[in-house]
Amino acid sequence: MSTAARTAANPAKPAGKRIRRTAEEARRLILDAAEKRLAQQGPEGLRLQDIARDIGISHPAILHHFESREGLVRALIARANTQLRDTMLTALGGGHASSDATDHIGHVFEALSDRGTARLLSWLLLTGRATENSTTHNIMGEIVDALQLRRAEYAEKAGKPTPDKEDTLFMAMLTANAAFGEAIVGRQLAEAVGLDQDGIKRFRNWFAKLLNEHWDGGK
Amino acid sequence: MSTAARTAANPAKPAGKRIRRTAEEARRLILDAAEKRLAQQGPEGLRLQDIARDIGISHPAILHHFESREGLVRALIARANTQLRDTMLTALGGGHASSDATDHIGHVFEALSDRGTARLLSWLLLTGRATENSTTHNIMGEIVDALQLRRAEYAEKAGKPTPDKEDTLFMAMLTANAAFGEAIVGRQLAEAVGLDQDGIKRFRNWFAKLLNEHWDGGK
DNA sequence: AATTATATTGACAACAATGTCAGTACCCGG
DNA sequence: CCGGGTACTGACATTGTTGTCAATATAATT
Repeated sequence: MSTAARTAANPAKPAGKRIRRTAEEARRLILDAAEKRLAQQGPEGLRLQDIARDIGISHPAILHHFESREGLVRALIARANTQLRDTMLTALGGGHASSDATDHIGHVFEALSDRGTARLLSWLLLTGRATENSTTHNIMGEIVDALQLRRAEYAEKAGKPTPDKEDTLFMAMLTANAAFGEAIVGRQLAEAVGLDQDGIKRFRNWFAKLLNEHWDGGK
Repeated sequence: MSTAARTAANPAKPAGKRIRRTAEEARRLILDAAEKRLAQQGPEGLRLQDIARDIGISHPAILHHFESREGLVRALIARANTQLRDTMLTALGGGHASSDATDHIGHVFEALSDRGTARLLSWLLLTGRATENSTTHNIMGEIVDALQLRRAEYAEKAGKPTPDKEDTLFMAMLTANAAFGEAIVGRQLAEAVGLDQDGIKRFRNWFAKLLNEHWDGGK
């Protein structure tokens, strides 16, 4: 059977049942699996065969839906981006006009931690795949605008002068940086200094409070 | 010449000069090249052949010095760790007993940005290669201790009560998180909101000031 | 029921990357 | 000048991964 001359003409397998999904459903399944692998195993765990095995399909099926591995990666990025954007904006815009930053901070951190979004995006940035993708522009811009709006409102009510916009921007940047950092090195750091789950919560609250004080008391 | 039967008995190349380094020198060269590639191209740019080509040697030479690719990676990690540790500690311990956090913050950010150390370590964490390596424990612990010491001193001079140690810890964690975050997403974020190099500097100063105020005014 | 469209598959091709090995050139100490 | 140790190399082996292709099964439509 070494050099058997059956290029492509053998019934061989009468074969059995085959699950057939809608294209959309299949894409979702694949993306979910890829996301999970990425979050758990890191960038090098993103192999078509593995993903395929995880959900019980063959790897060419993935190629069929995403053209190439690169296509899959791009789709992954796109989804993560829009998901993140939605989460953030609803978190910020969501009904409650509380001036308390605590909730916001919590939301931001969780949105990034959730499903390893931050890890995914970090990896994207580390591999330099970010230039093409201009969505970031909008996200960050929108968020800062929303924040500044709230802050201005709040300041007016309290009879204070509208705070500098750059100050608001810096608060947002710090939060973003910290959240990203935490998503990556957080666990390690916490473990290194002997912080448990509850300690991490305390840290987040501490940070929120720090921002809160600055929010009100801003020079 | 398709199936030429010359398994390993052909003079073929009289060959020319060959550079011969000391083992130590060679290792350093290789590590530098690897580091550079990692910082520029990200994790996927770490291919033996590429590194070898960069410094004009053959890839088995790398294998010769590091056993395997994994060996190279481990050496890379180890070096980055000790370098980081040294930089941080000298930065903190360095003569000037200034209570001004600005310098410290600057040092931390720069130590992590420098040569892509943060990117390297991030990648290490993303690929989950961190468990084995317990150096982090010491680094973070030492730093927090040093900080707390300074803070206690400073508080005593000012006649204030010694601040809570967890508070100091949280300041350190925030700084570390922010620095890591900035190293990864910083450039992108800054670009997204239209901050130039000078803006980034302003941001760091702003952050340092925030910490400074907290340092003195601690609840 | 027949037809069409396409999601899915197994086998294979092509390529890239690490790792192995025998041999070669350079340095150093006699 | 000679001999031993070892940094280094070219060619090859091996393995793993993406991508291609023809064939097949399944759902929807007519």
